[in-house]
Amino acid sequence: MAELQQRDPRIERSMVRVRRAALEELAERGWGGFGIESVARRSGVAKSTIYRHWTGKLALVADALETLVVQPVAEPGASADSRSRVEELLRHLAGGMRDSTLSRCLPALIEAAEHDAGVRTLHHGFNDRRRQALVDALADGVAAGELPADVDPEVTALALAGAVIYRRVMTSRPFDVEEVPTLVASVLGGRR
Amino acid sequence: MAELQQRDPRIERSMVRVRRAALEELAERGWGGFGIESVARRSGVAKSTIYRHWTGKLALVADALETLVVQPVAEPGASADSRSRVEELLRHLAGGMRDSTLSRCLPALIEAAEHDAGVRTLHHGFNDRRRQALVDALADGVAAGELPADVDPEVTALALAGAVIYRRVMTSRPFDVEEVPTLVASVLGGRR
Amino acid sequence: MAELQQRDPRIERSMVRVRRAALEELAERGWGGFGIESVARRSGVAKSTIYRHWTGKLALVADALETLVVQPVAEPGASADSRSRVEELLRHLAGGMRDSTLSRCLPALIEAAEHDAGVRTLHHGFNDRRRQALVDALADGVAAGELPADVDPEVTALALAGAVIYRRVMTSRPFDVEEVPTLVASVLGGRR
Amino acid sequence: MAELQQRDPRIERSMVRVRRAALEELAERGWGGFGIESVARRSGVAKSTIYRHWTGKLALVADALETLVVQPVAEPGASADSRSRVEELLRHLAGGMRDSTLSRCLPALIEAAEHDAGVRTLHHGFNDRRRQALVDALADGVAAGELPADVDPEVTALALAGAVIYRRVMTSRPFDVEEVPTLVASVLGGRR
DNA sequence: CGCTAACCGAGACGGTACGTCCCGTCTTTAC
DNA sequence: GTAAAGACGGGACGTACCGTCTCGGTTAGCG
Repeated sequence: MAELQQRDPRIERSMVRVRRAALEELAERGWGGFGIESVARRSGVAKSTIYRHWTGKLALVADALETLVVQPVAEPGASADSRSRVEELLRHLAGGMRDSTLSRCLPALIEAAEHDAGVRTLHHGFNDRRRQALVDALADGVAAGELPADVDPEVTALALAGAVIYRRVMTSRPFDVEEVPTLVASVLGGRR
Repeated sequence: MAELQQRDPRIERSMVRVRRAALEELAERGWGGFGIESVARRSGVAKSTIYRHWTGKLALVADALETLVVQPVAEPGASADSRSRVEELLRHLAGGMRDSTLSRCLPALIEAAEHDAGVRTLHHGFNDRRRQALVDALADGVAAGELPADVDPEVTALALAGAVIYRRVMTSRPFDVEEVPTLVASVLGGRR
Repeated sequence: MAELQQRDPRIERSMVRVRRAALEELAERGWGGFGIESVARRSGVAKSTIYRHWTGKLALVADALETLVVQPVAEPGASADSRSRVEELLRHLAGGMRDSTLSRCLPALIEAAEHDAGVRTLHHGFNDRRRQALVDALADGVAAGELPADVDPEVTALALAGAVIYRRVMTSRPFDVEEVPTLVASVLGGRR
Repeated sequence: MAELQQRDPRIERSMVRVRRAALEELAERGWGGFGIESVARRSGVAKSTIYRHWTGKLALVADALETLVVQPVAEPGASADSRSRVEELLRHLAGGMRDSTLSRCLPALIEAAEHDAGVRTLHHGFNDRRRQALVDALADGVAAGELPADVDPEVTALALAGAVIYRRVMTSRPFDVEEVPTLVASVLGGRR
C-alpha cells in the first residue's frame, strides 16, 4: 500500500492527496464521521480511485497514519544530562499534544485501535517506540548516578508520558509545555 | 432525557432496556459501529420509541454513560494512612481499566467527547472528580508529613492516574493491579 | 408486488408514481439505458423506496408492464361478421403499434424477454392472449362459412398480426391503419 | 471503421477477434449486458485498442453486425416456379430464425435500432433487401398468372415474413421449417 | 370496569454513504 | 508506432442505516 517506485506517477500523486485529505477528515470528524466519499470530495480524487488503492476506510486510515509516524522525534542533544533529555522529550510530547495532526487524530486512533488489529498494532507500536526514548534517558540517568537507584525507568516513563496523555484525552486542559519542569520535579523529586 | 417521576411505567421499562443495549453496543462495536437500529433490535424496543425518548445517537450514548458514572467510588477507609489510600484508589482504577463496561466504552467515550460538548462535559467531569480523590489523599499525606513537601498533589495525581490510563489506551497491556506498588514507589520514592 | 389493500396509503402512492416513471424511462431509453436512479429522479421517489418494493430493474419493469397489459382490448362488437371483427382487431393492433406506451416499450420488452424468464412469460403470455382473439374471429368465420375452409385460423392470425409487428420492429415505417383492408384482402383473398 | 487496406496486419487481426467476441457477447448477454471490458477480456485484445478502432459500444456492435449481413442470401434457383421460390425463401428465413448468430442477436438489434440511427439504417436496410426477394418472387408469380391478380406482392410478403418474425420475437416457439407449406397455403390459398 | 389518551411496534419515507462494477479517456511502458 | 496494461474521473448499482413520519394496536389509570 505504501510501495515506492510506482511506474505511473499518477498513482503516487493520487495517493498523496488522498492521505492528506484522510488525515484532515479524521482530525475534523473523528473515526465515526470519517467517510470515503467525503475524502474523495475533499481530495479531488474519485472514489473509485481510492478503492483502487485501499480496501476501505480502515486500510486508508492505517496507511495515512503511518505517514505521520515515520519521523521518530529528532535527536534531542544526546550529550545533555539525562534530566534535560527527559524534559526535552516531554516538552516535545506536550507540544505535540497541544497542536498537531496526530493529536487531533488521537481520539479517533484510540477508538479505531480498539476495533481493528491493524490500527492497533500501528498505534501501540508507535507509542512503544516513543516511550522507549524516555525509558532510555531515564535508564541512562540511573546508570550515571544522576537519578536515584530506586527509579524504575519503565514505570517512571509511563507516569511522565501518562500525565501528558491523560490531560489530552481525559480532561479539558491539555498539558502545557510550561508545566513540564513541575511534572519532572514531582515525579523525580528534587533528588540527586 | 433522564426525567424521574415518569407517569407511565412502560416508559421507564423501555428506557432501561435501551440504555442497557446501548452500552453493550458501544462496548462491542465502538462509537463508529454504534447504530440506533442495532440497539432497537438488541433491546426489543422499536426504533421510533427510541427516537421518542432521545434525540439521537449522541444523546442516547451520553444518557446511557451517565448511568455508569453515578457511583463515584465508595469511600476507601478515609482513616488509613495516605499512601495506602493512594494505592487503594489506584488499584480500583487499574482494576476497572482491566475489566468493566466503562473501560470497554472508554475509547468510544474519548472519541465522542472530542466531537460532542455534552459527552465532553460528562467525561471530563467524571475524570476530574475521580482524580480529585487522589489529589486529596496526596495533599493529606503532604500535610501530615507522610510525603515530602516538594510533592505537588495535582501533578503527582496526574502522573499516577496517567500511567494507568496510558497503558489502557496507548498500549496493548493494561496496567495490572500488582504493579501499583511499583508505580507508587517510583513516583513517590522510598522517601518519607 | 401488486398487492391491493395496502395498509399504508403511502405505499400505493409511491408504487404508482414509480411504475409510471419506469414505463416512461423504458420507452425513452430502452432496456439498456433504463436505470433505477433515473426512475427515482423522474418519479420523485427515493431509490431506497424503490428497492423496498421491487428487487431490482427486472422486477420493476415486469411489474410496470403488467399494468399496461391488464386491459385486454374492449369487446369489438361480437355480433359483427368475422371479417369485420378481424379488421377491427388489426386496426387496434396497428393503431397501438403506431403510438402507445406499449409500442414504445416493445423493443425493450423483446430484448428483456430474451434474457429474463419473468419478462419472457409476461411478454409471450400477453401476445398469445391478444393473438387468440384473432384466431377466434377467424375460426368463427370458417365455421360460419364466411371464410374458405382451407384457411388455417392459427397460421392466418400469425400472418396478419405478423405483418403489423414486422413493420414495427423490422422496418422504418409502422403499419398504417389504412392499410388494414389491403392486408386482409391479400391474405384472406376476395374469396367468399 | 471497417477500412480495408490496413497497413499493419496486426490491426486487422485485432479487429477480427474483437468483432467475433462482440457478436458472441451480444448473443449471450444481450444489448444491456454487452460490455466493452467483457469483449476485451473475451477477445484478448486490450480495451484501449478497442477504443482506438471504434468509438464505443454502438459503433462496435454496428460494425460487427455488418459482417453478419454481407451475404444477401444465395440465389435460390431463379428458374423454379414462384411458389417454390417463395417457400424456399421462407424456409431459409425460418431456418435462420431457429438457429443463427443473427437470430440470437435479433432482439439486441431491434433494441439498438430503436435508439441509434446507424444501427437502425443497417437493420432496416437489411430487412428491406431480404424482404424484396420475397416481393419479387410473388410479383413474378402474379405476372406469370401462377398467383391470383388480387395478391398484393408487398403486403403478402409482409404477412409471410411477418409470421416467421412474429414467432421469433413475440412467442416462445419459433417458426418451424415444416410449417412453411401450411403458411403459404393459408396465405396464398389453394388458389391458382 | 369501561374509556380515552398515551405509548408502543411496525415499517414506509427521503436521504446519504457504502463498496463494486463498468464506462470512456488518458498515460506509461514494452515490443 | 502500435499494443497491452491499467490509472483516472465519473456514475449507477444494490445494501444498510439514518432520522422523520404515519399508522393501528395495546394498555395504563381516571372517572
